[in-house]
Amino acid sequence: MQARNSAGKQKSAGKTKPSFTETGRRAQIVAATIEVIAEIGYHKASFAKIAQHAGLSSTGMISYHFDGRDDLMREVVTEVMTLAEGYSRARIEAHESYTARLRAAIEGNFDLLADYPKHLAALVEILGNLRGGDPGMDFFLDTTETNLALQVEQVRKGQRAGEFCDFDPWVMVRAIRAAIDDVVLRATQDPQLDVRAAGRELADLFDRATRRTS
Amino acid sequence: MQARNSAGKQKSAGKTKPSFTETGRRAQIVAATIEVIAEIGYHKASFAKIAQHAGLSSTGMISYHFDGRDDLMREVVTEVMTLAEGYSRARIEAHESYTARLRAAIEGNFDLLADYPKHLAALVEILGNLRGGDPGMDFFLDTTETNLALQVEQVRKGQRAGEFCDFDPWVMVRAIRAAIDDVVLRATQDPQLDVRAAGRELADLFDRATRRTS
Amino acid sequence: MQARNSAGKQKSAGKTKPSFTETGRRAQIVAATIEVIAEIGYHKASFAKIAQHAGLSSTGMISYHFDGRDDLMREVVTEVMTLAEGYSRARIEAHESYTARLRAAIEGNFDLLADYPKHLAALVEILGNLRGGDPGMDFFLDTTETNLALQVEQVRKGQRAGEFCDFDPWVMVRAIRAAIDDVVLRATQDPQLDVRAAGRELADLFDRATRRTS
Amino acid sequence: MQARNSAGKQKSAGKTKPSFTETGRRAQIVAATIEVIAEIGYHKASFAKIAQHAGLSSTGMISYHFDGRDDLMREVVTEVMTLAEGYSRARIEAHESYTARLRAAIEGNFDLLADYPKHLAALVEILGNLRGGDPGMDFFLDTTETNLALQVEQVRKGQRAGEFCDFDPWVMVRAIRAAIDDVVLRATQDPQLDVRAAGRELADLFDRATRRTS
DNA sequence: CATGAATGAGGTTTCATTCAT
DNA sequence: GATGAATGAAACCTCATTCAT
Repeated sequence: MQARNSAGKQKSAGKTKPSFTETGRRAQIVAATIEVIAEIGYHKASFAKIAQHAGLSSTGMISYHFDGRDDLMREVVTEVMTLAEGYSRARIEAHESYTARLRAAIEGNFDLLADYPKHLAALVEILGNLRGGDPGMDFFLDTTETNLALQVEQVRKGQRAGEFCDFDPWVMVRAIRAAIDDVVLRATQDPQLDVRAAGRELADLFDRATRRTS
Repeated sequence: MQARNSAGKQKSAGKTKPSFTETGRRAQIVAATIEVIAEIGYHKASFAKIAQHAGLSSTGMISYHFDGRDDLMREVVTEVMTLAEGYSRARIEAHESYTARLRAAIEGNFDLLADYPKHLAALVEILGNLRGGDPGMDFFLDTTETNLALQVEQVRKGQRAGEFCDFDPWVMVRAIRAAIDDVVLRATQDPQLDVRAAGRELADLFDRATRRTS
Repeated sequence: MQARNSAGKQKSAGKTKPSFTETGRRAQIVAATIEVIAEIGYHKASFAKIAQHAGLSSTGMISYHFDGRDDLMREVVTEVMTLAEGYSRARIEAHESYTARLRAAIEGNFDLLADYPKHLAALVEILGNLRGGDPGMDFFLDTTETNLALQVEQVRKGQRAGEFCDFDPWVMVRAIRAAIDDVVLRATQDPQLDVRAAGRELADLFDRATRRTS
Repeated sequence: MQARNSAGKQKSAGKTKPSFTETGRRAQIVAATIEVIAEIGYHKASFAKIAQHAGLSSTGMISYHFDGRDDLMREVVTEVMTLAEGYSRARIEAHESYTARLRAAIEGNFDLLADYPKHLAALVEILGNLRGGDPGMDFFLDTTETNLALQVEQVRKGQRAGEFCDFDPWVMVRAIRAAIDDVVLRATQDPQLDVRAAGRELADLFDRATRRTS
């Protein structure tokens, strides 16, 4: 009861700095969770399987460090999103044109996928299994929506700048997201898949789909 | 034994024509399953929830009519695929050009989605939660793969015919599938979504992505 | 509710002579029960398995013809005991000396076993799984006890006649019974077992164990 | 995982020494299982009854400590066999002649039966309800067969040494085993039975049946 | 007579969580 | 901090039985 430094509680309490070992345990559990989810899927990733994969002797350890399954998943999502941020931002901002930025955004996902094959898979699994109404997971639906809205905004700018042709930005952004996620999931089940090649293909595909035909 | 006439067994046995009421109960359970899956997802769709939704007094009734969860899901998939077949084939074959056929194929999905909003959602949920290694569900992975292969073949013909530009047909077909499925899942959670409009947008999107630029 | 002609009820009612087809059905079910019990054991012989083995479409048929599981088992026991009676009595009464009668009694079991391999197995399974306290099965415990008592009486006569040496007749009779039953059960699982040879061996064994040493 | 230290797993893992309390609970459950089986038989000994008898609040506790019903039964068999070993070996090796050894072997069973009336009953119930084909229980069939083979070997030596007369050792050993088991089962249902007396009777019986007549 | 759908109890197992040590 | 035993709910499945047709 005492140590329960869930992500949320840390933010609200603020002053109880987590000890080193606790941070280590949390990270260890998060890492194991990512691997288990990537391998057997979100719903079958029980505490028992995660504890086993992490080399923990009991599931109680997980309940001790996380305030329930949702809290653990929140941490996983946060971890992967932070990681993804590092792959996207620099790549995107290195370009001026919106077409180049779109390509960079797409290919950034596949760079991440190549380096951390299981992280994106876990993220896609978790977000893909969300349903509205799970209290405690609403945060993620909002986060996801916000992310998409940012991309929509960029696309709109590209359209106003005359680089992109006329289309519904929401449909386009979601189609891109869905196509990427599909490759992510397939990659975890078929290790031989050439993700970089698939990334280039998708970048080309959506380049043609968005480019203004003079 | 008794009602245990699973789809497979019916085919192999052949002569035991299912009674009207039995067919009725099975259909009723399948219908309830589709609705429950569409509402709360594949993994949370327990026999208890399905029985409740179907107005049955016990989960034993489902076990009585179906040879386990996999058998029930097989029936759902078969039902929806048969339904989908009716929406696709005629629309596609009504056109000559491959570009028109691609558009028809995409929009056929959305016609089906508009008429039976939950059927496609259930299908996508089930197939999206499959993992290789589930014995008894391998059939569906094969079916899905076969379906995609057929579409890949059509795309290849379009390329050879000079209607489509040069791209990896597998990546394209999967991107189309993923984009459609994404709309399907969103539609079940947001009833206000204009699925026909989304369908036209996607058809336009992939038309631009595939069309040969003169 | 109407036809329910269980064995017990027939005796008490008396006047409703069972129709030919009903007798046939009952016999068919009893035969199937014997085979199923011999193959998979008393407790695993569910109505479902019996109905399947009998070619019946539902377990309801069994409940219709028999007043529950106990009633069915009663019929099986009665059937096999009647059959066994025919193998024993004549063989035993063909001899004068008690040593010869004992041998005949033992070998009679193996003649029956050779002719109807599954009947004795079913009997042994049922009786071997009885526990005092099952109401409705007490009859069998009594029957079994009575049978043993009869054999005990014969043995006592043999002792008084000076053919048998001095031993506890109950222990002897039960040991004989147990040894025979053991072969019966083994025979159902090992079809290659030479039951006649085993029978002769047991007859010799208990001949030496009972014979008066001059 | 967690307590799941089944007998087999302990041996293979080796290094995870079970905690005292865990060993205690396992032993407690095994003890309760022995008593329940002795009272109501192998097949009716459900987890619910065992948990109730052990003072546990749920059947989940048993699944927590044992890897399924088979694992629990394995532990019971192992426990009783180990116990039986202690009663047999010393008694047998205290004698030189094979006739004396045979008597000691038989009477050792009844000493054990007198001290632990339910242990042997549970063992006989479990082994007597085995069928070939239960995967996971094959080990016991092998063990049983091996035990019998050892006894057969001793009997053969006695025959070669001229102490025993000529008979099929397998039939003899099985008859002895069956006769003992019969008393064991009867003893659990009739507490007034004088097991030592029955043991002496059986020892005498098989002494006469095996002894060489000068 | 026969059918087979329906029922409700009971079986084992897995799950996330709590708590004493 | 860490452990792992304990808990109770919920999952799927099978059983014997009943009953409308």
